Amino acid sequence: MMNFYEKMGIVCNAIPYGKVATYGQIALLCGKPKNSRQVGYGLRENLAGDDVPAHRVVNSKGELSGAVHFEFPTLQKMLLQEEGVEVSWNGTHWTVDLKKYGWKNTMEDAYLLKEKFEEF
DNA sequence: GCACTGACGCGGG
DNA sequence: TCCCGCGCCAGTG
Repeated sequence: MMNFYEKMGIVCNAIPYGKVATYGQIALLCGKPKNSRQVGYGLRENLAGDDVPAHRVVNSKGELSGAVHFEFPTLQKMLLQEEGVEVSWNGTHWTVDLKKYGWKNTMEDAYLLKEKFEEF
């Protein structure tokens, strides 16, 4: 049986290039809707692997709340812009437009994730 | 076991 | 719509 953080790694790697997902969304896909905080913890401690695209994870408002945990504060912003995602300053946080860049889960995504989870 | 913490989310005012 | 308070729960000491 896979633990929460292993699933988290798979879910994060499923976020499409140029899109972003929220902590809650990831927690939901891992089967633990209320563990959004653990998603942040997992990414911070690299519990989901060193190669996960952590920069594509933002909070429910589209803010780059994890930016301070990167090598330098604007790294997350830069990585997103590299992928064509618009990042703007709202007065307190760097933010992305979830309407435009939010990951809309498709049935194919859900099916793929389900298969991945069951490989263990 | 207890208290506290926090890359979060939500509902009420 | 913005803000604030509270709920959440794995980790940590």
